[in-house]
Amino acid sequence: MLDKKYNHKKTEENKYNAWLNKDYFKCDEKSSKKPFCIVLPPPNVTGVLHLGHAWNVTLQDIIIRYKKMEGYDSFWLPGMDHAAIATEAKVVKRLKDKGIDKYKYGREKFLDACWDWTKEHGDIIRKQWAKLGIALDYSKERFTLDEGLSKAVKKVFVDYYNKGLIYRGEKIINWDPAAQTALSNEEVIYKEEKSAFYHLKYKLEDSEEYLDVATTRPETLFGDTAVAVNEADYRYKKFVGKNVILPIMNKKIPVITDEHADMTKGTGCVKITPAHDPNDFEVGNRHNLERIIIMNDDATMNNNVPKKYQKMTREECREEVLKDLKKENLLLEVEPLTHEVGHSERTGVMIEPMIKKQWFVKMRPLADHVLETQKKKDEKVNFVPTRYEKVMNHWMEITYDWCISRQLWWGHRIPAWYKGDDVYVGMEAPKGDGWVQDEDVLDTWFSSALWPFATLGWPDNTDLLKRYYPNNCLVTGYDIIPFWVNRMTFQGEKLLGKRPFKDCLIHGLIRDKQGRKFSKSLGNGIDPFDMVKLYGADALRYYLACDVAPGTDMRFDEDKIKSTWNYINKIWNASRFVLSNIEDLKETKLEDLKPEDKWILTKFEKTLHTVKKFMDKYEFNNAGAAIYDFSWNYFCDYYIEMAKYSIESTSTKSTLCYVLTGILKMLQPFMPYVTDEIYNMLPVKDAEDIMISSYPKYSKKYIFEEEELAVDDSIEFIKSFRNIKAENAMTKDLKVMFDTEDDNDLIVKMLKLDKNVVKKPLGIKAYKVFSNRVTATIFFEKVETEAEKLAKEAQIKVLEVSIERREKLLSNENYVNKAPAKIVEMDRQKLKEEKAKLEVLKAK
RNA sequence: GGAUGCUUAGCUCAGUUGGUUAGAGCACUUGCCUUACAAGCAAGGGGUCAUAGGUUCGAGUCCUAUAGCGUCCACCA
Repeated sequence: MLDKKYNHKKTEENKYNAWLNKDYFKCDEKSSKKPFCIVLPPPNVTGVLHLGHAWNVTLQDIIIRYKKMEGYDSFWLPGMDHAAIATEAKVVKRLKDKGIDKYKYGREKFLDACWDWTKEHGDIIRKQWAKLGIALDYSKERFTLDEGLSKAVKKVFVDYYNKGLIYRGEKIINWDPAAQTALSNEEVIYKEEKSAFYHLKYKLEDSEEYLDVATTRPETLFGDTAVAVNEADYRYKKFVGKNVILPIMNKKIPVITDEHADMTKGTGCVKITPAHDPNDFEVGNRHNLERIIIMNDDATMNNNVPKKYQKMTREECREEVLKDLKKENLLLEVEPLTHEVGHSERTGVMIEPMIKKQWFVKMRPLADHVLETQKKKDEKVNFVPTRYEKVMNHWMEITYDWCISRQLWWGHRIPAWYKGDDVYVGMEAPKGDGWVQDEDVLDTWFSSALWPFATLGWPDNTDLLKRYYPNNCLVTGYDIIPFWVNRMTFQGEKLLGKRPFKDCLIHGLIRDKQGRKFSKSLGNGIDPFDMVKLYGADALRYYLACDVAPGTDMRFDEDKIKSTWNYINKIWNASRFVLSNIEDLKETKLEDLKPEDKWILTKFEKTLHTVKKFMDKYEFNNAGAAIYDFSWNYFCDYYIEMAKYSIESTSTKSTLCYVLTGILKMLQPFMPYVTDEIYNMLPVKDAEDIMISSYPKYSKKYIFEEEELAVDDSIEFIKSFRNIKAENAMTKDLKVMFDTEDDNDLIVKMLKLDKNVVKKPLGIKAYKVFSNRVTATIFFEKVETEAEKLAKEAQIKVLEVSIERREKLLSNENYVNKAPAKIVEMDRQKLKEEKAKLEVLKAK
């Protein structure tokens, strides 16, 4: 006998290992089943899994488990990401806490420390996956820095280099002075900052006149090599071609015209610092201006600035420069300003645009290819919801060359060797002496962009690759579409000629109940594994999968997990009832089924149909709601109650077992633990365990329209009856008279009526109860109160309004002619019913 | 500046191609220890679907405008 109360700890204990031991999660590469493959977005080995991960993997697990039951060879490939910069930052900090400096430690030992870190966190993450019960094929687990991925990365780099799709160039890039590495545009996040527009006085050479140059970064003036105005700007026409004196430096720089200078912005004159501003860099290129780098790699001022400013930080230098300008009366105005300033996604420090020699991927041809493919119905990546397609397309339209080199140690080392001015790019080091390998590694996203195929063996044409590429589905949050989805797409399409995955299911972010992002500083973080402890993985999973529609953000609400636990407890207890009554289950013929059996079977089939439709569209919220509604409101609240009156009947037992099995199977992808537990107690099973059993198949054989209507009607009657009883606070000694020809067994039983006492007793008042098919009169000894009278009048009023509305509608020729016949007929029917009800109400 | 999404019950959210009187969970009210479940059962209350127009026989759903909130991208001397 099952416990009276569901115990998630007991149920979830030991199951995962049992599944693993039975190899349930392994793909079946040799089978004739249709493959269905998902590669897991590899979590960073930087830390532990959070709620967002739990949500992400739950969605995937539901798909994998559903497809497996549907007869597919489900394959879910796990793995982790070395997360170059993020992990390196963690390891640097760990060493620093031990008093060890990365550079003194040396590359080799540092990498060992990174591998130690990876192993540690990898183990934690695997334990967390296990707690969530997800069906990962660990025999195929990969790492973005393993041997196979390294080979793939090198191959791409070498091939692209040879095709001119990868090049090395000196460009202005986003420099992270804390991590001391270059970053891609995607790794820069803009934050609003309170700052000021400083108006500086750039005096004209040999003149009392001056230009008012507005800047937000006065400390970069040491790198100025020109002042630009717009060609059309009449205000400054006379200054063009002349020189101004750069403050503090007392150096002559030219006044030039350039399209970059916007007459409507600031004063219309802009100082040009080619080495420290992306726009100025372009201006510098157009005018052949000198590039003066004024900062060291840690963003302190270097030897190109006057001695007193050297070694100051950018911030200190700004203060000092302003002070000095003020002294010399060169600071005209300080205009407060709030603007967006770029910061490093990882270290949080302000980005310094710097000129550096870096490696780039030439994006235009790759992106154009994707834009072409996205126009083809059978070749495109299908986003769910479809609106996210625009996010990718837009990125493909505007993206520019991807800076892929990082001045880090943890990552794929760039396969380029230098000897003097010679460059060699290849899979292996070149022969001969004197070649030195590039010190840098690649952006972590360079390797993860190859994830959907490199994990399957690419560049080798393996059986695994042939069978599982393109992947069927990818599940990820909208926040990493630019970083990852887009890059997998252009790489997959370029390197393999096919989209990396057919569908791309996008989910949102999880926020706290107030709608704020989870963050350390707010201290509003939720550990998903605390939720697992409290309510079980099944409850957490169902909640995460069913709370919101695809693609939207979720506000975390523990109460909802609690209520999911209640639902599981409900299923548990319903199962308890069923299991304790079906020990002597016998086969039942279709013709032996009672109306209520046919009714619940019909409801079940219709639910199944709906659920499958939603599952196929990845609308788990709708699928979950449909199962919930059916299992609780139809199966538990009505069928089980009805079954109690015929529990010895063979058809009741069979139906109970059949429907419960169906519910468990529909729930299995959401709640693998509890469904497994109950399934294994069933007297009849079609498989050893529920996760390898087959999904119920929709069958018209079990659709009984007439019985469905009849029992629905009886339920309506029962509800009205109970309503009147409750409203009138009626208790026992209630006498009921049916005005109907046929005795309705179900109603008599469910309402616990005495069929034999139908004679009118001493009652003073009579109430009519009705459904469409049954009318009865309740007699009871109680005077109608004023409130009750009003309630009845209100009810009559509602009916009258509705009847009037419908009559008007039906007399509208436009409506009758244009609306579908089915709808019109429904209105006619409804009108008839309402009129009958009104008559009954008025008569009593 | 460009794009995109949201606004539905006290709270968190559903609402398919327009089609019965707009739903769920939680919360609330009333009555129940009915032998699966009191973390439950039964019966209720609660919404002019952000605002203003428009299309239509019919609009939460389609169109236009407005307001508020959010996100992404770009730019920001």
